[in-house]
Amino acid sequence: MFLKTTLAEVKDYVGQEVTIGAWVANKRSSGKIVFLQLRDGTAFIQGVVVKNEVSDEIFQLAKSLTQETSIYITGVVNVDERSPYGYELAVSKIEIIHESHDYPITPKNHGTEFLMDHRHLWLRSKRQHAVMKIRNEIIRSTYEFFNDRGFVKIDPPILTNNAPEGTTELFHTKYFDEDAFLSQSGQLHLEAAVMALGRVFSFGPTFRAEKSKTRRHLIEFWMMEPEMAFCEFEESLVVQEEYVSYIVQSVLKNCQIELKTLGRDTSKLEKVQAPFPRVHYDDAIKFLHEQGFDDIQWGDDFGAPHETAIANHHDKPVFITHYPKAIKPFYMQPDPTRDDVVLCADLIAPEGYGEIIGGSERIHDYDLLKQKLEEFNLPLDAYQWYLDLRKYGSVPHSGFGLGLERTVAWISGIEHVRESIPFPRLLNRLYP
RNA sequence: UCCGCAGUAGCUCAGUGGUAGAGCUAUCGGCUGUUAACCGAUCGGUCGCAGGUUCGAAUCCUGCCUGCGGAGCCA
Repeated sequence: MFLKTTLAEVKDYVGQEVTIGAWVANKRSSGKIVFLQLRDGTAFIQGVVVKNEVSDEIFQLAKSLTQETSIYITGVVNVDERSPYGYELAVSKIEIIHESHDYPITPKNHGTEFLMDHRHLWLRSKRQHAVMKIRNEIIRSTYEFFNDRGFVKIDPPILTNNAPEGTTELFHTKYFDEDAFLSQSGQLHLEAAVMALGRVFSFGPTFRAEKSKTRRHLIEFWMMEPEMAFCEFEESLVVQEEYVSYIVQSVLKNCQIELKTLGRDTSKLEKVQAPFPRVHYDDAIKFLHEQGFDDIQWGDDFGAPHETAIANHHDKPVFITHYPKAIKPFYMQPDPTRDDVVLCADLIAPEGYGEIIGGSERIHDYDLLKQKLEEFNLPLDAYQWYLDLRKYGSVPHSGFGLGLERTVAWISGIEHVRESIPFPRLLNRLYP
């Protein structure tokens, strides 16, 4: 045996006696029967203690158990259709490991502020447990998807001396006598790695010191960033739609219980199959004008209401492509057919969850990239290594970044990204 | 940074000028299939902080602090 039996495994032990380490999530009792809502991290299953089937001592102990007390519990596994999980434990023995008193998160309502202050305990709840399992399935299926397709996982540095997006605010720190910044994207270093390994992806934390305070923003969030050599813009879009379809279908396949716990409408997720619609920026502006938006014109970036209006018109994620070059970063390849837009696309999730992917073909011409760096007033010496990549056998290459927490929030159907990461860093929250 | 809302028991909230309230939690008792179980009792308060108006302020006024929702920015 590798480890002790878990609640998730009881279905393999029907009719047999098992001993399981668990916590008492909740308890209901009447004079002669006690229902223990048990959790052990793998599943939530009910234990039933019947007065005339156990010793007086065990029955009194069961009645006195408090919320979150840890126990070893022994009993026979039964199939029972009255139980929400299909199985329950006919308890014969209980051994207390550690008694819990005054657990702050009671079975009734709590406000977000209180729950966030107790995030270290809130994670134990059924709903948060389900979200973390879905997050894990998205990460697991991401590794599977890219490994199966010959991508090499590469870890770009977190401490950097440059600013890929240029405009957004960075976390500043000291690097001995130099200035350093926490990474807000691994992209530039991935472009170097892709010239060594052909197809690469990274998965790591990124940091944005923005004063953003919405349900879609975190200060510290995790990003999946694939980068592909000899890959043009349209080919990258195919990878993106195949990838997003893959993780959604993986969650549907492997997280049925969790999706049910969260009350997710899975019929909407079932429709998420490649290909996804592509909307040219020009047509997106035209569409918004038809919908009555008079607060946006060609050349503006979309706000949240605009993205939502476009997303709601489709039942799959939708690409918005070919944005004006003036509102996009310096490294994006211009459209060869017209000079005012670049070969980029944002993928907007359905149901108002906003942008989950931003990607583009990268400039691979040395002179053009140098000219762009100058136009954006970026220091050439700090970007010398990046320019080098266009000096020694430059090739067309494309990549994108998927925001993990927005993806988790969308697939889970939860309101706010703060519940999609174990310990969210928000504008006013660094604790716990 | 801007706009809007809120802060009263451990938690969720009611109380809009005259004795500080309810439900939940906890504790005790009751109940043999509960699903946020239910029923009865007990415990529980610097009404965010500072100042002001008033015979009297949780309530009205001023300032501050904290949080929430949204915007901008972005994934």
